[in-house]
Amino acid sequence: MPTTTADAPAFKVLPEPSDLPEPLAEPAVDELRLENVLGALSDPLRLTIVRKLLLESEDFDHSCGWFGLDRPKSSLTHHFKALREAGVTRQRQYGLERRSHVRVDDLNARFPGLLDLVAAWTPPAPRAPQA
Amino acid sequence: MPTTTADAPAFKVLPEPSDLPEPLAEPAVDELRLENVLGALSDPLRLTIVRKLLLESEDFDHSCGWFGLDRPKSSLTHHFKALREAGVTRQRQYGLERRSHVRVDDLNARFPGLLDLVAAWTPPAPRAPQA
DNA sequence: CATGCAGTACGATAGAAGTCGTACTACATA
DNA sequence: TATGTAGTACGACTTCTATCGTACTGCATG
Repeated sequence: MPTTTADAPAFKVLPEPSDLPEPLAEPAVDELRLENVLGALSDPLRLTIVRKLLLESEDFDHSCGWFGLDRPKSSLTHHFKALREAGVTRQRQYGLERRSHVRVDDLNARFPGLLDLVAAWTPPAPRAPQA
Repeated sequence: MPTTTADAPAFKVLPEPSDLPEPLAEPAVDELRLENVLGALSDPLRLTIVRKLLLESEDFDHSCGWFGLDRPKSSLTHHFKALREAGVTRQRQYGLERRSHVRVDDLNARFPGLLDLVAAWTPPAPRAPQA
């Protein structure tokens, strides 16, 4: 049984220099529930968000705008909150922006392999190519 | 990239002796969608069903009654159908009974590691221990 | 043929979740 | 202070999902 990240795949793990803003309310590692995490990831838009964070993020967190999602702001708030409350992402307030990153260490510790599936995911065919 | 079961963990894989009843309608392997599978597994009752099939099933399929779930029959039909339509389980009609098993090979091929997470899942605390 | 059995189909209901407009807060800066 | 910006809060609406009662099908068997 793996203990923490020894066998985990190599997603970027963000450093936490201790002078960061406090994270917003989120479940602790031992409060993560598989059913909640899977529920949060069962939505294509949220899968897109997490996958993009895993594959394209730099060594810092990203604000909502970075994702380039074509949805009203209030919809995005809804989905980012769902991800954070399920424990998939962590959010911090940086002045105006609320930035997110994936809780890679925590998720690999509790659900090893899960993030690999998300990274390997491909979005559904965008739409029926018109008639 | 693994082709089929080479690196997959050792859940029981049911033999298919070719004189079995036809499976009920289900998505093909290449139609399996991560978001649908995760959605099907984001429910504690369905997680219970799949986990029990993974850990306790014999070399044959199991009818609904085998699970010992304390829910009305029509609720069980609903959940078994959800699992089958997401591609998590396969169901066959054996005379009176409709028996299920997990599509271990298919799921390991498409989403390696996912079933390990289900097998390692523990159900939520049953209920607030009385007042 | 009557009964029992395994399970489905249908339909009603209730709650959860997604979508989004509008109004709002908080900060930066000209 | 006025404007722009990033995002939240609230509320309305709609869609989806879970739950479950009732009625039904199909088979076995006395």
